[in-house]
Amino acid sequence: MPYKEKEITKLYYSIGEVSAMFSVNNSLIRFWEKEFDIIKPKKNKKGNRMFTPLDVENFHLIFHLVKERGYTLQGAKDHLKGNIDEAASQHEIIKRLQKIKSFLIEIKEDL
Amino acid sequence: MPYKEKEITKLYYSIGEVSAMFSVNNSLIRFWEKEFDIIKPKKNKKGNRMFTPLDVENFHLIFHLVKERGYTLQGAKDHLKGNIDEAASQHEIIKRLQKIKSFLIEIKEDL
DNA sequence: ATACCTTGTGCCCTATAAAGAAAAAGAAAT
DNA sequence: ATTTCTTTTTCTTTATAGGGCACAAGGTAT
Repeated sequence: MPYKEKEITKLYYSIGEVSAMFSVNNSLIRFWEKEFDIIKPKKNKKGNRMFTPLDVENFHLIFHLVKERGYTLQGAKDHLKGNIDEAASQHEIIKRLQKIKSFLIEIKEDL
Repeated sequence: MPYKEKEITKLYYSIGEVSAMFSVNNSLIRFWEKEFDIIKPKKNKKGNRMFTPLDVENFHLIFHLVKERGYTLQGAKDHLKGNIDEAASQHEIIKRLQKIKSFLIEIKEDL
């Protein structure tokens, strides 16, 4: 599993940088870009793709589904559409953390 | 999708009965039988396949993974082995923990 | 006639890589 | 510094390998 988590500091990545991150061919990235709506890099004047960190993260997600979990591309697409559940549960987590946060603030004020 | 849950009462089903249950071709069943260890029908004296209810259940499981959830055959195999799955879901866990971590950092900065 | 068998072949689509052209970036020499 | 040469990177378009089956041929048993 070639991909190593790296800090994302740059604003934009070239296609070559992204393909190197995941040890895949450039053409795979272009193909997935056509297939998946969530990968939509900007293009500069010349037409070169400029991937934001979010694009990279989204590519990573697809990479995970397809290469590690064994979904077909269609299966991955469906899974991504169905992510309303996950989004919802994330929201739950956020709400709970906000409660924790205000609790901690309360403690702080007591000190 | 085509398969309707039916009561499983018989001891054995012929390949024709099974393929009818799922509205698939006989050849698909024979193919999956070669691919997946968990489908292993007995054969009678003549060589005809005799599917136990368990075989049918297992076929149903594979059918679900491949036709409804969009796994590749290999992906379905891995999923059935179970080991890979846990490793894969680590990815989601890590991501959620990273979110939690950044929230906690946020909280810390507020304090 | 029907339902099944095995073995082999062929096919369609998915998923990816290669090929070819153009531009940019380095490196060397003037 | 600027010209020239070479290598790298990107682009788009085209080709190809393999997955996932279906189907046909030739056969057996009911």
